[in-house]
Amino acid sequence: MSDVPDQPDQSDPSLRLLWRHRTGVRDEPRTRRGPKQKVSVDEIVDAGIDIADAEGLAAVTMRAIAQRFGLGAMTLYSYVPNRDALLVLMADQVTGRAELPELPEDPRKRLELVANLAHDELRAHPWLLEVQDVRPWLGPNMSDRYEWQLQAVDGLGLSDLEMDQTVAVLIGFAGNIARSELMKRRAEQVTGMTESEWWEANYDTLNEVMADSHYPLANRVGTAAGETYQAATDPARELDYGLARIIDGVLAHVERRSTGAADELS
Amino acid sequence: MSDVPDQPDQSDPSLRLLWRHRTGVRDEPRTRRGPKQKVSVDEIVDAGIDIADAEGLAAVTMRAIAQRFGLGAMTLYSYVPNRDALLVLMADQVTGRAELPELPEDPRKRLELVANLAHDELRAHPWLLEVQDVRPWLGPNMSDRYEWQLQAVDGLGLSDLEMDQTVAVLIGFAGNIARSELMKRRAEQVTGMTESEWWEANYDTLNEVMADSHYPLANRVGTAAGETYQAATDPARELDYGLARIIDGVLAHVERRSTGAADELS
DNA sequence: TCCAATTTCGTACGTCGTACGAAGATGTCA
DNA sequence: TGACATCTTCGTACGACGTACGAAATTGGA
Repeated sequence: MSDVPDQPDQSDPSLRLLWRHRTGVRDEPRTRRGPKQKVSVDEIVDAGIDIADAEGLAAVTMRAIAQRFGLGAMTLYSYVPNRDALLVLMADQVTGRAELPELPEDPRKRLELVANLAHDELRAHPWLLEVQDVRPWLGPNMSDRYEWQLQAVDGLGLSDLEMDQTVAVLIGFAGNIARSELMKRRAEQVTGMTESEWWEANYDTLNEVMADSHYPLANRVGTAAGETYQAATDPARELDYGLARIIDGVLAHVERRSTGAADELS
Repeated sequence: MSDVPDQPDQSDPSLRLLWRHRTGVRDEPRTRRGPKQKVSVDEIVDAGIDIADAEGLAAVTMRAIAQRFGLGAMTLYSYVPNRDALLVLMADQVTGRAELPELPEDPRKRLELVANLAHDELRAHPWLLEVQDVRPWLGPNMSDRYEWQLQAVDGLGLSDLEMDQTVAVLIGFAGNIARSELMKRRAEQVTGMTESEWWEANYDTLNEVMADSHYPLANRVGTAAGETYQAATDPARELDYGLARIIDGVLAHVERRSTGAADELS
């Protein structure tokens, strides 16, 4: 056969789907022959987002979405190559819903804004945490977001690489907080009790079971947590504390470099 | 009947299973009547860990584990209440395999050790990232781990709550790095190409599709990343950078509080 | 010896993503 | 206008999965 007549197109087919709204995507020849499509990709993606918001990502099944439009399940496959691609479309589409506010002057406020925006979004759409993606950043809305995030860390005195890594730390941290909130909510749903109710219900068992293990620090910390808020953890406070420390560290880093004479580059 | 006639035992049944090896769990009456069990809970859990390490968490099915012992799938349910409980047992068991080294004197080294241990573990057993759990910390080995982590942040001048939150930030960050490494590996497996091969294969498509979108910062940063290492991201460097900033922030916080006169408490 | 307690496990149900191919709808061209 | 190529729709089916159910087999204690 022929070695390489021309490349068999290794390119990812869902890229064009992601960018379908941006001009610059060459208009495909308008010769759609068969029946007109009854819905649009956007409607399908929005329906998926609706379901995910309301019932979680596991409820986003091809059958459930199709049913919303009175379609057969297999019909969706003429809009979207498969479920995973649909989830990526959902992630990018929901990312496009948040408007990206003007960035404040104060560096600390800029970084806080980046983290808080991500956190609020993940609180509103926790299923985003479960959409693990091959190349997550490559949709149009995610690209816009990333550019905006870079703007927030631009001009602080970070190197290009450090800018990216700083954004990653902030977003990752916001995601972790959102994840712990999600798990807490899910635990209450599954067990049918609040966190403190669960501790009460399992108090005796825990004591018995841990009888000859000793956790002095964990006990002290757990007691302090239980007294301060009514639960083992309080994600809202974790957000404030951790975010403050991370930003402290970043700002100290750039300041040290600017004042200090000849520091090594990382 | 039961000693306490009232309460229908709200306590979590898998707690006893988790702590089955610690004495203090009252030995159940040794009157096992039926046929002797052919394997042990530990063997089952270890088999699950083996499979998860080798083929990922999705490959840990009841049928697959049972097959390893020549058992029927349903047999496992006399050892373990359900799959989710098994995953928690796996997580705790694998956590017990790592020995917890002596903590160094230097505060920075202590915090680095905590994060690096978590990171190494998650690299070795990436499926731990997917075991999302109701009450994750309550197994014996996870409790030991948590106590050890608290020791690492004890005596730095943090409040009890801050100790817990600091550990959470460190562990969460290590998890995020491990997650990005995992996604990178998976992407290469799924697409069958390395990251740079993927960029090359999609270069034209990306250019076309992004034709009228402008990402000056993302382009600059992406170029810098591509030149420095051969990929869009380098998790190992992210670990060093982010960890340094977080620790900077934490140490600055305690130092500021000790030197500064009357600061407010968070 | 016989019964109660346990383990084993075959079968089956309802779920999922999706492969396959038929049937129908539509546009293009002779 | 008729014929055909192309596209959408979707019913059916396959092979996974977790696990409910209940029968069969095995053991120890009375």
